Amino acid sequence: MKDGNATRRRLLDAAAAEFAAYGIAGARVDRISANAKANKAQLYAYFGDKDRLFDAVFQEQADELVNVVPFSADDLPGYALALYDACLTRPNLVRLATWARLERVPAGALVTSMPEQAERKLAAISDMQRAGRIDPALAPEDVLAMVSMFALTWSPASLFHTATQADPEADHERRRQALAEAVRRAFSPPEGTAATGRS
Amino acid sequence: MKDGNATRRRLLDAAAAEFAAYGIAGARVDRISANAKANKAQLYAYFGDKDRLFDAVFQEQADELVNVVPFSADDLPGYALALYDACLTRPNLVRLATWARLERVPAGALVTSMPEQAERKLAAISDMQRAGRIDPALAPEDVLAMVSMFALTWSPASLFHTATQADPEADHERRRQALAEAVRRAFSPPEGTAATGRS
DNA sequence: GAGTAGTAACTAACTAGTTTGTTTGAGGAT
DNA sequence: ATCCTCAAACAAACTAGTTAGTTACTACTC
Repeated sequence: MKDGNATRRRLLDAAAAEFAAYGIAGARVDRISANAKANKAQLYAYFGDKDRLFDAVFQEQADELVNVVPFSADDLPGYALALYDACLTRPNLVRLATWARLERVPAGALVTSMPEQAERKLAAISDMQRAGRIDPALAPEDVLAMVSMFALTWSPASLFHTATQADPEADHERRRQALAEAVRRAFSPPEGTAATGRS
Repeated sequence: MKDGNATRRRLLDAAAAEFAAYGIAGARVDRISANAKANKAQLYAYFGDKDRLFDAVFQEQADELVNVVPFSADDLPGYALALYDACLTRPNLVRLATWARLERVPAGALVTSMPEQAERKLAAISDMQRAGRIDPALAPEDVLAMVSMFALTWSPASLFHTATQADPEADHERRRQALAEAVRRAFSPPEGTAATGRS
């Protein structure tokens, strides 16, 4: 039997690249099918229409986005650094998410399809707060959002400066150091606060 | 004489709203001229084409974006708070900048049209570093980018959670407090570092 | 009456989505 | 091996609606 999944796969990959580059409104169905070396009719058979194709792409990539960098509440600076590097190697992931934000989800939480992962991360932050490693005055959800956003300071979604792999390594090093240090300080418990161990 | 400038003004305003909502590719010239209660031919007479219209809008709004919140290097938390509030009252400013990033400037600095303002801010940060109020280990440009990005954690460009004015005031208060505290800690000089006054 | 503002119809190209007819290759039966 | 079937794949033409950009014409103001 011909491998229908392979065609589907090529279409999804081509669509991911196209949507990342041009967004939903800017993406061209003909370009997608051409780049996938597949037929437009096939695209429509598999995915219904352009919007549902974007949904399929985004759902898959959201998985990717949430999981490329393993979350470690006990090492927020390390997490931020890993995110910085991920933005360099996988810029399209960030671009795709940004298009989704602008064109689909103007307010509220962007990804709601993986509540268990989110819960896990928040719980991990809570744990670290109880262990005296993260400032307990901050809401776990805010910590997560702020750390992540911090790491995106030089991402393709940045409104200031987007870093690329072509940048001098010295720039990357400077940013990584600044990022790690700032994250470490921002979320540590205030000086003089003793860890309570367990209550 | 009929007031051509008024028409130009209405076109710019309608275009700003349209581009903020739909981006460049998604914006519709007909909608813009209709909402401006002006004619499409006028739009083309004034601005040439869709892309140059976007340029005109963005240049004007970039001014706005850079100046809505006065920068205060001696009160970075206050600056961040003001940015948070500005995102709530002027979400379109952020959306417009994000579209520009995605559709126009995929890498590097997003706004380069106001070098003197940028210089001023960086110099102010430098001053505060010399005065021992901001960690001198950080590059001024990184401080500026990180603080600003921090404040955009809940903006319309956030990949996590976009806040709106409709959110409960308690949420806003919680975020403002977290933001101010985190910014204060992140950029303060390390404990035990004495201000050198002037060298 | 001259120049500017405004209008509406128009064009030429593009785009999402569909249809038609054809080809390819795997697997089962003989 | 050979034939048959069937679903996946393909190319290309087609539809119907949309869109950026243009033009020819009218109305207003000085």
